[in-house]
Amino acid sequence: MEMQGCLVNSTLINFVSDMNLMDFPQKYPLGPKQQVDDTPSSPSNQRRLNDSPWSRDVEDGLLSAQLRSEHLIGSPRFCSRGNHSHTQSKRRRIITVVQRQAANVRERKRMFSLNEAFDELRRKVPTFAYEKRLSRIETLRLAMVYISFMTDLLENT
DNA sequence: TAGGCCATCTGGTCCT
DNA sequence: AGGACCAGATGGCCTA
Repeated sequence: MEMQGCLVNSTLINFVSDMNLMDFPQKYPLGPKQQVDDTPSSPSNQRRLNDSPWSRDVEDGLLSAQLRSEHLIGSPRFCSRGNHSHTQSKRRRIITVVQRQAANVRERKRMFSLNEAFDELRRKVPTFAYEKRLSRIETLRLAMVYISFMTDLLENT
């Protein structure tokens, strides 16, 4: 495992620097390898954490949901997907405001756990020190390339 | 200022 | 029936 670690260390640098994802401006010189800044101090992360449902009063969320629905009901947005007049036979599920709010809370929780998984994946993929943390799509793409790279490495040793 | 990214809301569909 | 999942829409924030 140690030997493999050394091998991985040297090849990882090539791997990471070969990545298209790594075509960042040269204002980020290739210095000591560091993980992407996942600390809450990074601006984007800060915003995310602040906006997360867990740092916000649930009541706030419900209130904003209420406000939004009051404003949005009747907007074209609600017609675009709900335009099923020709398929009226499909029974439509009627939900109460309370049920809708509960569903919103569940959806926020679901998205929160999804983002936790993304954060975990970010910590697993090799990156250099950038000010900018990987986006979700970048994380997925990097992970795919990384897996392919490691697979090749295993097959060729 | 445009474009990228993200959080959130929402309605539809699937599954238990 | 209700929860999970999904995709579309929208608005806010940030960066080049």
